[in-house]
Amino acid sequence: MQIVVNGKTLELAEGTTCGEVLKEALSKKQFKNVVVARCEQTLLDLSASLPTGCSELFGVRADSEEGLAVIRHSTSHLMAEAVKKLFPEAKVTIGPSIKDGFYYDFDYERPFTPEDLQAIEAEMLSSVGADKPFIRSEMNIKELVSLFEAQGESYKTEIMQDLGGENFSLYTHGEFTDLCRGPHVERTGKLGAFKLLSVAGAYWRGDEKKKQLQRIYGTAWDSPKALKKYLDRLEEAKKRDHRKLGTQLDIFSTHEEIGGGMILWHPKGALIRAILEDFEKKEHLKRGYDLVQGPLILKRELWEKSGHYDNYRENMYFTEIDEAAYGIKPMNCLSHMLIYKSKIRSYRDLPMRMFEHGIVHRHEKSGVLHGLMRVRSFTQDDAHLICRPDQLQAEIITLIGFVRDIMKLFDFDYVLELSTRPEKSIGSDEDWERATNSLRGALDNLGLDYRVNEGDGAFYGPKIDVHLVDALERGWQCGTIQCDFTLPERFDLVYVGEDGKQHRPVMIHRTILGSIERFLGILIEHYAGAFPAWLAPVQARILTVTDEQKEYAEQVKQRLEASGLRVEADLRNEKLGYKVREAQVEKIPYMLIIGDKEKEAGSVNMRIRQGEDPGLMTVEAAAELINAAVRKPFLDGGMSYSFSTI
RNA sequence: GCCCACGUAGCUCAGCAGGUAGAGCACAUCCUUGGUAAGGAUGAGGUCACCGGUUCAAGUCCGGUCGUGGGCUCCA
Repeated sequence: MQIVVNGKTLELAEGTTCGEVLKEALSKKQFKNVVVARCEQTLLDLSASLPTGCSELFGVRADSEEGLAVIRHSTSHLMAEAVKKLFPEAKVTIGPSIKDGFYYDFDYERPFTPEDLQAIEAEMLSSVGADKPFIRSEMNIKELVSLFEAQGESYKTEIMQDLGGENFSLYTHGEFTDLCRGPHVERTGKLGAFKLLSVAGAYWRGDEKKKQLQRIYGTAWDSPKALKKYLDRLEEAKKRDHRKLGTQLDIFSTHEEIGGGMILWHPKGALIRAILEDFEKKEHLKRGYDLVQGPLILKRELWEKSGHYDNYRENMYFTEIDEAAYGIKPMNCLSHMLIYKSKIRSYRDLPMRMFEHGIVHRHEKSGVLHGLMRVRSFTQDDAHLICRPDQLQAEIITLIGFVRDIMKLFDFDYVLELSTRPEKSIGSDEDWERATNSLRGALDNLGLDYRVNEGDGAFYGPKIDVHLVDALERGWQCGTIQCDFTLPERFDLVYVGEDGKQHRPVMIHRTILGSIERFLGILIEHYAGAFPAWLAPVQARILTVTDEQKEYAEQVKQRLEASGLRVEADLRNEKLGYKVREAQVEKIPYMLIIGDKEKEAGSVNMRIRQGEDPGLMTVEAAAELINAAVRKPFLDGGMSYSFSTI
């Protein structure tokens, strides 16, 4: 038989293994880097014989995404072997590869300790040293069930039953055998660049009603160098953790006596928020939105009518006023709908776009709270668009463009996800189809990449979510665009059509930043605390060399402020080096140094937070240079913005 | 909510076989007037998260509560 590898055509005997083929076709160096083979979309063990009908074979490199996944999966087997050896009563369940590593869930009587992890790691390394081969075999379900039951491995039976089918593959290395689809590296000696990271509880099958298992997380790479690089990256990410920088830069704090998930914004943090919110309000006004505002608490009957009382009660806080029950809002839509309903609306009034920085309270479970990223009281940049059905798609296209402009301003990487109808949902097929097509059509129309999450929509309609990535490469949902057929129905929203009859409008819930809290958390990490000039709470600080320049420094400060900048003057009796260091640690974008020289020349000496120092210049030149930096991101994004109110 | 770990001065952290607390930075006062990442001296700061228990004695052991962190489930 013939096969093409790397552009070379080889003539082969039947039963040749993939490894043998690749060894023949590739250079020694190339082959050393190969972990498994690939024929079309199928990954194959190197020890597997070449499948019939395979016309072209590829070697999968250890440092490729697919190769790393194989290494990680094999390392999880290695770990399971070590755990079974050290803790024979532990039952194995599943152990997949994940981003940057792998985990394996065990059913064991007690949690593993850090000392256990060390012992497991040592045992794994000894297995690597023994260089045991991974051997694939197949058995039918009956044999397998009795095999695993004899070992007390009850979870494997459940897995096979869920998967369905008659025959399953197994992988054995040394004493350890696991049900597994594969493929794996050839030998344990190919592994070794790994580290066990943490232990955590995890529910069997991700179901909180089922038993909690002990999960061990680890990371694994193709080389010690790559492992070190990853561990260094984790260190770096810790440095820009928004919780750490938030304290360091005096942006926000939390207090045990206030309660979990509640943020106190300090002067600098509150100023950043104000700048951000001001920008957003103006941007919305420019794009045809109306600003509206509603109260924080609304009567309980309203929440009953909307369905929130039935579907969202566990997440809500309630209170009582004059013996009437009130609910603290977890969402802003109700006020907006009542504004719509406050008078008769014509088709000419649509679309109506209502925007509010709405403060909402949600009773999130205590275990999920996380710095600014997950809190119980937060501000949404929330809008509700009410439009005619025929306007839906155009509105969505404009909306996605809006999202794109804003993300560009912050220079953010983001992922768009389209979520479709879930099993538990309401509304007609026709409504769902029209709305889903509008969302999909808008994405396609703009030529954007997106992922589809089948069945992950809200119960009232499909949605597009925007996910941002933080310093630790965790994804966070921020913006969301959700279609809703329920609320217009429940609240009987109507408009008078051209025909003089009443029609039902369509409603879109949407946010762009999502929550101001979360977005700022992500921004702090994104910029490592060094906010761009337009957002920096202090844009420039004047540093005097001695007391002699105090008066002149005050004059310079006034002139810069007159040009619209946020300026501080550090007139303290401290050495210049000390003042520079402080300003640098606070990540102030521009430092203006003033000594006798500058005072006499009527100039300033500019130092910038990173990069080359512009040096000596007139006060006016400094003001213009900083103002240009403030405007630049907007011009780059094709926007304009005036800071008149800040 | 569940599993595990943690909670000592504003911040970062020491402390121990159970015998009533320590450093650096920050802060205050004084000396110093010094050109681009920390000048010096002195001082003030803690009912060791909170509540209860064991003990002659608890920051140190045990239980509970609150909070924080890593995960699970959920989510902006």
